[in-house]
Order: sequence, then C-alpha cells, then structure tokens
Amino acid sequence: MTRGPQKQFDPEVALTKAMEVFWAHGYEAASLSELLKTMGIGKKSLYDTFGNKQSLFLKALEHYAQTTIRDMRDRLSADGSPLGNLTQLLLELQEMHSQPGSCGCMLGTNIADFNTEDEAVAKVMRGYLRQVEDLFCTTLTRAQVAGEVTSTLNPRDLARLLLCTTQGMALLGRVMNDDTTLEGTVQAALCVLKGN
Amino acid sequence: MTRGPQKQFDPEVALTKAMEVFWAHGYEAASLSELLKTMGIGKKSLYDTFGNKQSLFLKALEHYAQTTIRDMRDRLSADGSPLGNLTQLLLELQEMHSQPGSCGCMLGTNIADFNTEDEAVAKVMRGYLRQVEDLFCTTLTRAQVAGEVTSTLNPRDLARLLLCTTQGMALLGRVMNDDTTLEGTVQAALCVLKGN
DNA sequence: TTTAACTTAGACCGAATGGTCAATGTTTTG
DNA sequence: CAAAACATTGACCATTCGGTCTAAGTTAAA
Repeated sequence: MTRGPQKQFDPEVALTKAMEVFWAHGYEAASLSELLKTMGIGKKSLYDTFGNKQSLFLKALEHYAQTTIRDMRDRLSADGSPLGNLTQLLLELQEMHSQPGSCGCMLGTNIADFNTEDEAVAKVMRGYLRQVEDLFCTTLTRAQVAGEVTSTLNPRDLARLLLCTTQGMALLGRVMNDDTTLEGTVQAALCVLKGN
Repeated sequence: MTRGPQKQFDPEVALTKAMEVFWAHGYEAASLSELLKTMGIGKKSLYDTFGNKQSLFLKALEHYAQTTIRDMRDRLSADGSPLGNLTQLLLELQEMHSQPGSCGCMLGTNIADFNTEDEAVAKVMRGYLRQVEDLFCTTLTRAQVAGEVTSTLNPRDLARLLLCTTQGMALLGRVMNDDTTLEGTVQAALCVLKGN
C-alpha cells in the first residue's frame, strides 16, 4: 500500500466538476479560481493530480466524450427500429439544447474556443467527431437495410450531414432560446431521412 | 470644421482589422495587445474611437454580419435558378471552411465564446441568425415555386436545417482539415433539397 | 497669435491570470 | 519511534489583462 495520507477528494468527482466548468464556459473563460471552487480542492492538489490547465481540460474532454459517445451508442444500438432510435435521439438533443441556459456540446464549444493552430488539441477533437460520425453512419446503414431510410442517399454523407446539424443545433441552442429553431431543424432532418 | 489634428488612421480600416482578430480568436482570446498591434493604433485612440472592448466587438460583429449577409443576399437573389444559387453558395462555403487555417464563421465562433447569460449580446446574435434563416427561407420558397425543390418539405424548417448545417460546417471546418467531412455534408444537403 | 479642441504615445493602475513552492500535517513502512 | 512518501494549505511569483490618464504635440478658429 502507498504511504502517506489518502486524497481527501475523489479525483473522478473532481474531474466531472471540472468538465462542467469547461462545458459551460469554454477553455479560455474557465478560470483556475472557478475550477478550484467548483472542484472543491486546492491549487496544489489540482496540479499534482491533473497537471496543468490544458492537461486537465484534455482529461475532462476525454471524460465528456467517452460518457457522451457511450450513451449515444447505447441509444442508437438499442433493440427496435434504428430510425426510431435515431429519431428519439434527435428529439432529445433538440429538447436539451432548447432549454434556456443550455450550453451546447462541450466538444463544439471548445472547437470554437481553442486556437485553430493548436494541432495537438485539434487532433483529439477530430478523433471524437469521427467517432460520432461513424456512429451515425452505422446506424443509418442499418436503417437503410431495414428499409426505414431512403437508400438513394449515401449513408456516409448523410452521417456527415447529421454531424454538422447536431453540432449546429448545440451551438445555436446557446443563444436561440425559442424552441422553434431547433424544432424546425429536427423536423426537416427527420423528413429528409424518411425521404419525403 | 472641427478643430485639432485629423485622425491618423481610417476607423473603417481599423474596424476591419479588429474584426479579423475577433474572427480568428474569438472575443475572450482576442487580447487588447493583439488588437492594437493588428489595428495599428494606440490604446487611447481605440478607447476614444470605439469605446471599450465589448463595444468594439459589437461594432466589429455588426460590420461582419452586414458584409456577410449582404453578400449572401446578393448571391442568393441573383438571376437564374434559386437552387443553382443556393448550390453554389453551399459549395463555396464548403471550400472556404475546408481550407486549412479557416476559422469558421465569426458569428458562430463567438456564440461559443460568449457567456450564455449575457442576454444583450445573445439578442444581437439572434438577430443576425434570424436574418440568415429568413434569407434561406425566401430562397427555398422561390426554388419550390420554380419546381426545383421538393414542395413536400416546409421551407421554414428546411431553412432552419440549412442554418444549423452551415453553422456546423463553419465550426467543424476549424478542426477538420480533410475536405471529405464538409464535402459529404454539402452533397447530402443538396440531395435532400432536390428530393432524391 | 492666442486659444480651445483635438490626437497620440505610453506610463501607469488594480485586478486577475496560470503556475510554483515552502511549510505543515498525516499516514504507513521499516 | 523514525523516516520516507504522500496530501493540503496558502503565500508568493511574474505576467498579462482591460482600462485610465497625463503630457506632449497638432490643427483650426477667433
């Protein structure tokens, strides 16, 4: 067993709290002081446990992406109609991002916040986005096989359209607090998939 | 005539420069020092001419929105096929945002950057987004009248889908430097409009 | 030419930033 | 018990932030 006193906080809980701060404010605007206050730990503990601010952010982002993508995968691969699952997911995203005070997708928000030239961070984000795209693609393919989605459309391209659309929804939800914008978007997207 | 020496800089030029900085880095990350350096003026001149940082940002955003929206309106209302105009616009957006180093849409980037709770700024952004949505809507309606776009789809909802999609493209273009993502998105969107 | 209105450069400000470190305390091993 | 390994606190650091203001210079009207 390791010597010395045990940590007085749960690193996972603290990381989740950090995630919430980065999610709400973005990397730059998330100040150390607010992170510390929300995480409920001291500065030294943060640096010892998570490294510097950027390293903390990347860990928080990883936590977010893994959680979110796993949840999406679970929903989309659930029993029953693939299109039904996809529809339900889109409707839930719509409702979530329409809520006043919603702060969008942590990934998207920070894509805008981070310096475009920071290749290391960009690469990580790209990876997560690709995972979502792949998720959409496999689901769409299954839906086409089941005859629920028009087969005239390329599933890969359609998945990319969905990726852009969902990221756009998350972004616009930050300022569009009337429900109609996102509602219309999802309705149109669903019509498209069903091919009418 | 006013007394005293003339300004040694052109406020419009300086504002354009400021716009570029806010566009590339977002509000928070655009530091006063970089703004001054890029605008080529002194600190006092900036504050006397444009007020504080937020006021400068709002002026720069207005400049961006007016320029961009006027350009879009010109393209979309040009002679010839509405769908053709729309297609060309989407293709140009795709190419623009696919370019390495592209920093997306100044509006979208700063939607992510600004505090969600700042209602004053949110309201301004909402106004610009609505203008774009309306632009898409009227164009789609004209395209439907001309029989170029399926009339089974609600033009208002479709416009909202396009708004989300284009914002998503601008956002993803910041990190997705392979062309395929945006290319697929546009291809799918065009298929959708043509109804096949 | 005097004077009032103007611009400019840059010193200066307090506050906050991300980050470090020494001092102290705590727990387990030898 | 002694000592090594750990955690925690908060003082401290240089830097940068947005913003103000003084001093000097410039121009046009009176």
